Parts: sequence; C-alpha cells; structure tokens
Amino acid sequence: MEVYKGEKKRLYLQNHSIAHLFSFPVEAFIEVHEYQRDEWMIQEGMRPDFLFYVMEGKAKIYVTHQNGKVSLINFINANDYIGEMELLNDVYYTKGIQASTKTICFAIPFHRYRPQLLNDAKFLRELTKFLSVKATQMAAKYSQSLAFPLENRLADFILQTADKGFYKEKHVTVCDYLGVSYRHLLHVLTQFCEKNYLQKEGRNYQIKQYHSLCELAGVLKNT
Amino acid sequence: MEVYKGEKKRLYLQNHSIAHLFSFPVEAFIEVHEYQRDEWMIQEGMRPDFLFYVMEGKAKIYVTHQNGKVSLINFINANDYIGEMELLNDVYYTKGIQASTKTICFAIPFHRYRPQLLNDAKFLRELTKFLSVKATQMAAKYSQSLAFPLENRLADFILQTADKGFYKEKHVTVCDYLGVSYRHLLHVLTQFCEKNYLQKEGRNYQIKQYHSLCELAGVLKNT
DNA sequence: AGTATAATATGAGATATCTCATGTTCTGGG
DNA sequence: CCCAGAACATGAGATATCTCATATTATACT
Repeated sequence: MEVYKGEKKRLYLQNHSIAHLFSFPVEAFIEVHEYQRDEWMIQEGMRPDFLFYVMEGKAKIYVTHQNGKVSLINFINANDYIGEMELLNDVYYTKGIQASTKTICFAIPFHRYRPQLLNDAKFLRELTKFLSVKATQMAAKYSQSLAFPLENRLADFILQTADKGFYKEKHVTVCDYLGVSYRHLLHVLTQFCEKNYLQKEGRNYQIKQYHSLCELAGVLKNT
Repeated sequence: MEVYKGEKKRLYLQNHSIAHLFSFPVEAFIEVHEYQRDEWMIQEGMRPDFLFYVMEGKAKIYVTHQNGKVSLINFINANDYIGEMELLNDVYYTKGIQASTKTICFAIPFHRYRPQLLNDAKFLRELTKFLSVKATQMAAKYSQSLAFPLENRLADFILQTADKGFYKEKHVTVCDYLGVSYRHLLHVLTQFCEKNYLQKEGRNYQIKQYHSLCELAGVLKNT
C-alpha cells in the first residue's frame, strides 16, 4: 500500500476532485491510497479508520465462515464506498476487502470528519442511494441463489463478465461468488460445452450460443 | 385498508409523533393507514406513492420468480421504512409487502415531500443506518444460505422466533423464508425430533435441547 | 533451470434437497 | 352441521451439489 505524498498527492487531488460529493471542504485531511493487485485493503475483522471512495480499480468483499468456507459477497468498482458500514454502525463485523486490480482510493479519516459526514445531506443522499442499490442487489442474489440451480446463475454470470465473447474468470473466484464447490462448477461448465453453449479455448471459454445462455439467465429476472 | 380521518387521525398523530425523524414539518400531508392481517400493503410490481413508516405491526416482503417459486425476502417490524427504494431510485422492481398482523403506518406522499426528504440530513442519516443494516442482513443471509445446510439455518431461525420455548411458525412461511421445499423442511424438523432437540406438541414444537440448537446455529456467526 | 505453489482437471461415492403423488387434519364461512 | 380450502404429513425416486482423493498443468520465485 502506498500513501501518496507531496506533489504526487497534490496532482492526484487536482485531477480527480471529489469536492462535488460533499458540501463541506474535505481536502485538508484526506489521503490518497494505492493498493496493488491481490493486496488486502481491509483485513477481515479489523475496523478501518477511514471511509474510502474508490477512484480507480476493482476489489472484492470476502467473509470467512466458521466451517472454513469463504464467500465472495460482492465486487467493488470505481465510485463505490468502502467502510461506510463502520462509519454508520458502532457494532459491525468488518468484512475483508481485497484489491483485484491496482486500486486507488480516497481515504477520509473517521476521527476528523465523522460528524460533518453524518450531517451532510449531499453526502448522505448519495450514500443512501449507494446502500439502497447494495441492499437490492444482495436481496436479488439471495433469493435467486435459493430459487435457481447453478445452471441459471452461472449463465447469468458468464454473460455479465464475458469479454468480447470470451469467458475468462478464475474458477476459484467464481466458486466463492456463486457459492458452489469447485467440482460442481466444473461439472456445469462441462455440460455447457457438451450442449455447445460454450467451447473451451485453452483456459478460456468462447460463447457459442448466446441465446441459450440468455434463456437460462433470463428466468432470474422478475418480469 | 383504512385511512384514518378526522378525530381518529388527529388523535393518532398526537399520540404517535414522528416529528423527531425529520427536521421539517411533515404533518400537513401525512396519512395514517391501517392494514389487516394478510392484507397486501403493496402489490408486487406496483410502485407505491408513499414512503411508509411502520408504527405498529409486522409485515413480510415477497418476490415471485419466473419459475413460480416465491421468496420471503425479509420481515418488516415497527420503526422500519417501506417504499424507501422507490423514493431513492427511479427504476426499481417493487416487491410485494403483506401485513402479517394488523399494521398501522404513516404514509408520506412522495409528490409532496420528495425534495424535502432528500435534503434532510436528519432523515437521511436514519435512513442510511436503516439501509446499512438491511444490506448487512441480506449479505449475511446470502452467504449463510450458500455456506450451510438447512440444519444450521433452521436451528438459528427456531431460536430467533421461538416463543417461551415453543416454536410455532407456519411451515409454508418458513419454506419461503429459508428457501427450501416443504418436504425438506419437514424432513429436517423430524430429524430434530428424533435427536430430541425438539418435541412435537400438537402443531407446535417444544425446544428440549437449547444447547444443541445453539451449537448448530452458532456456526453461522462469524467470530 | 528447478522447485514450490496456485490453478486446472477428473472420478466416484455421499448428501442435501427437490418433485410429485397422495392422504389426513384443521378451520372458517354458509 | 357441512364443505372447501388451507395447513399438515409421508413415501419414493430424481437431481443438484458436496467431499475427498488424486493428477496434471501453469506461474512465480530463487
């Protein structure tokens, strides 16, 4: 993790202002943090001292269960907040956050700004929207995971993450995200290949029948 | 559904003020609604015109999937908001809300108050907390549902809903909530009885071994 | 280049959970 | 009091998914 200092910080702040997110000046004590791919931005169970706003990069939210299973709860992208749960709630089990690409974010220290943040309607309005989307997404994922087999959820995931017709996600990540075993994921992928929905190309899978996958994914959506 | 009028309304407003939730006067156009047990407060797919604040009663949030399965996404209790998603988001698939007891709530018309609400830090701060808890709960339920079999989740649910040592929930409701088939729920309940964790008393189940259930439920919690 | 570690792969048997079919027992309204 | 619909109950077979054991590649680091 690198904390930008001096000229580097000044330049970054100048080129990527977040003044529009707040109705009070937040520049004074703000920090700019850069994390490497695979670096842990927040350790599970350790309360952070900052509210983060992601400027560039991607990250993942993980939680570990007592039985050793790991769930990838969600992905984090540019313009998302991190640490908002801890800002709002005194008691909260902090999830682990891992950068999946180089990630640069603004870090707003709680001890300096908590009162202002919690009284700033502009900030709160945006945070409320962010949280409402988050809650809705989780509710959707939850109910879908119980109502549909992997076949449907995987089809949806493939369509969402495919890059120019190629699906290239790491199996292990997908297992944690969709909450199934490695073995079963491979099994369903093999089925997709047998049915010719996908075709294996080295380590990737090329989509051969969009409409079949769309059909499988389509049943997840409510009308 | 009954809309309180005249003296009844005046009295209710007087005895159950929600002025502390806002920093502007909201009384002028507020309504008081009373719903019967099992009545639909909001039809799935139909955007409501009000932000509701539940004063008394309980309700359930349902969503119907294309394959006909129904998910009971969550329970709503006193002091919860309903319709906040629609207040915040122009595009949102509205879930169905059904009262499970007589429910009385304040109904704040969007068209009168949306701008004030979205600029009121006091209101937004509380709503943000509400949403953060909601999002956290959903994330927990989601990851637990994938990481643990029904045995554990049911033990937790029984402990949470038991009333003086007796578990009395309706099977159908529980199926929708825990996302399993009726058949399987009965199967696991029978197992609990065979192991003597529970004992069937007519239509209810008496808890005989708290510690066993606690142990099963305990593994859901992260340390 | 050589080795440790991560990621990919595959088989086989065990479970958790579902579907469908069918029967019984409550419960509220006429 | 009777009946329809809701809620409860149970059996049997199918399927989705898991666990474990074991190979075979990549990848990164010395």
